[in-house]
Order: sequence, then structure tokens, then C-alpha cells
Amino acid sequence: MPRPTKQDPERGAARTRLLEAARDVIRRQGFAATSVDQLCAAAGVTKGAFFHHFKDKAALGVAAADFWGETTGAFFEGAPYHRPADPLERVLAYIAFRRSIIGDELFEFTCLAGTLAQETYESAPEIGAAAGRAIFGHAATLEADIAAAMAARGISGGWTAASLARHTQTVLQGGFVLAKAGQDPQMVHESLDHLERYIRLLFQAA
Amino acid sequence: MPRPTKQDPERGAARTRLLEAARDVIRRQGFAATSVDQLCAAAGVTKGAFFHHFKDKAALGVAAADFWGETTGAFFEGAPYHRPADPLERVLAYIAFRRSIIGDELFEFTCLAGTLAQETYESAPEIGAAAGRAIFGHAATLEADIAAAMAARGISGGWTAASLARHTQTVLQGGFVLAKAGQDPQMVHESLDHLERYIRLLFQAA
DNA sequence: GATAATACAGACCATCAGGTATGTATGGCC
DNA sequence: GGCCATACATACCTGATGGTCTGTATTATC
Repeated sequence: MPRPTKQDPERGAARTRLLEAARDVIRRQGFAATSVDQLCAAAGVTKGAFFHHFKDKAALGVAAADFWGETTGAFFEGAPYHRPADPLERVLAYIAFRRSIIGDELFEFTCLAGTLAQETYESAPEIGAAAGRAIFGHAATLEADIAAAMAARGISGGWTAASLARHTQTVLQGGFVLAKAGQDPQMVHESLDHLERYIRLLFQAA
Repeated sequence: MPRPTKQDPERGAARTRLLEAARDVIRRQGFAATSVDQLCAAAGVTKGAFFHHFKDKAALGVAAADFWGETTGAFFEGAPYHRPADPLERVLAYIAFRRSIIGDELFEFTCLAGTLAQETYESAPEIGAAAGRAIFGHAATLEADIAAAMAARGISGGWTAASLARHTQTVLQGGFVLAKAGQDPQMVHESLDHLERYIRLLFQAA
């Protein structure tokens, strides 16, 4: 799809640049508060490019959520937390990894999909649905390790691997909300500590 | 401040009606996506009334967050979960109560403060701060019971009553996000189940 | 090498948004 | 009973916003 030029080797990259700009700007300001012009300025492209690639602003929202799902998917797939041989250790390593990627700037580590879902779940269901796919898709990548850990230790206590996988995302999303409310990334660390403690207790691996 | 009239006994109620409308409409659509005109229409008042009571839209946001903190504060204060004599039972009753007030309509039981914080933490810090006061203020009301439960059972394990109190709000806020992302209130129930299980494990009260 | 499709650029437009300015009815107060 | 503050109502203004339209450079294709 990209078709670079001799004069302008960046040609063909407008769509990607818009998606990257959306990722950054929307995480700061939210979807509704972000204008198309602002997105174009941040991406360094014109309005013509925007509406060439996206039917309307909502389509950009859907594409941004999908883009988020794809890029974070690749990012987590290549992350080192898959290395431990023991599945429970992999789950705990996931939490440690999530902790490690939290920095000082809220907009850099919070979740675009969560932000989009919160804002558009009713007014723009297509965007909300795309955000949902990103969140639940990521949660699903944890399921196998959790299930393996349960099997390895013979755990079964009224909860499922899928539900615990989703709960990890609940804690993360909630941590982001509290972090924003308190202007303090530490909130996420705190709740991840509780999550880790919970999982260790569940698996009796003190 | 209200000054009712013979002709119009509703006179004086415009501010409250606007805050109630804000509570409902913003939980559906978000803050930025909600226009002043829409708020006025929902409240059944005119724009003149709006800008008489609020300096600008941001001031309405702050007032709505404060209003949320006050009304929910009174609501939870009068709730029956304070009745058990044992402090741990009160904490567990709080979770059960939160579960019980979840209905079918997302906008009816989700948290205005969480929505506002997510959207305005950077673009309108005054609103974000007000939302933060509501959230952390509510969390603080749980602290005493948690601390009492810890003392009663001699618990001390690298975490504080304040941090566990905040964690309950993390799980709720995250549950709301997942519920919106999945268009399914059940997500909140699921995570509250995990939260309850965690607290029982912490206090060894299976 | 003509054709067609892609990937933009940039001017333009209608609407709507937040906000203001002004007018008016009511009731407290002296 | 005159004055003033409060609590609105209504008309209006201005800039921003989403979206369109037309033009143009580039490249694949035949």
C-alpha cells in the first residue's frame, strides 16, 4: 500500500503516522477531545490525507484500536516473560513485566483501548467493539499459561483461567484510572502488587 | 440559594437539575462528547441558566465531580453494609453491596468520577483533581474497617489498609472499563468475585 | 507510452460548539 | 414601596470542527 517517492520517501506512510499520532494524542486527551486537525498536525500530514485513508473520524478510531491491538500484541509476544519453564512463573513474570514498563508519563504506558472503550462504548459502538477486541484478545494470550499452572498444581476453586486472565486486565485498567485520578503512576504498581499477591495465594506459592 | 416561585415552583432547581443531567449524560457519552446544549436540554433549562450557575463547561465538570462525591458519599454512608459487628464482615459486605447495585444498564452503575478522570486528567486537571477527590475520598471510607480487621486478626504482610482500600476501587474501576469494552456488566461481577476471594485469602477466612 | 489507480495537498463549506450580552421576573430588605 | 441581588430566558456572535471537492504527482499495468 505504501508507495514511496524519490522526492518524498515518507510518501505512503501517512496512514501509519496518523495511527501513531492517534495513539499518543488520544491517550492524552481522549477521543472526543481530539480534533482531526490536531491529529493531522501531530502526524505531519494534511486533512486530505486523513480523509483519503479514513472514511470519517470514527473509522480512525476503529483503525487506531485495531492498530493498538496489533502493535501491543507483537510487543508482548516478543517480551521476555514467556521464558520461564514453569507456567505460573510465566504468569508472575507477565505481571513483573507490566510493572517494568510503567514510567513517569501516564500517556506513555496507559491503554488506548481502555480509554477508547470508556468513551465510546455507547456513542460509537464500532470503536468500543474494536477496543474490546484489543483488550480481550490480549487477556486471552494469558489464558494458556494460567490454565497450565492450574493443571500443574491441581487447582480448581470456582474460577476459570479465562476469568483470572480478564481480572489481570481489570486490575491494570483500574490501575490506570486511579493513576490518572491521583496523577501518580505508583497507583498501578500498588495494585499490581495486590494482584501478584492474589495469584501467589491462589496457587499457594508463597 | 433556591428561590421558588408561585408560577414556577421548580425555580431554583436549575443547578441541581444540570448536575443530575451531567451525571447521567456524561456517564453515557463522556465529558468532551457532551455539549452544553445537550446538558441544558436534558435538564430542561436554558443556556442562560447554565452559564449563570457555572463559569464555563469545565466548572460544570468540577461541580459534577463534587456532586458525585457528595451524593455517593451519602448513599454509601446510609447503606446497610456497615451493620456487621466484625470489621472484616463489613468489608466483605461492602463488596457484596457493590455487587448488588450493578444492574443491566452500564451508564446507571458505572462511576462518573472514573470517567471524568480518564478523560480530563491532562487536558482539564481541575476536573481530574475533583474526580480524584471523589474516588480517593470514597476509598478512604473503607480504610478504618480494613485496619480494624487487620488488627483483630494480627495481619501485617507488606501491605497497608489504605492500599487495599484503593485496590478495591482499582478493581471496580477496571471492572467498569472491561464491562464497557465487552458490553457486559457481568465483567464487574467477575472481578468482584476475585477481589472477594483475595480478601478472604488475605485474612485466611475461607 | 497512454491509462488508471493511489496517495496525497489544500482550499472551501456548513454546522455546531462554547460563550456573551441583554432583558425580565421574583423575592428579600430597608 | 423603591432598590437590589438572584435566577433565570433568549438572541446573538465567533471560532472551531468534521467533512467535501478539486487538483496533482507518482507509480503500477498493459
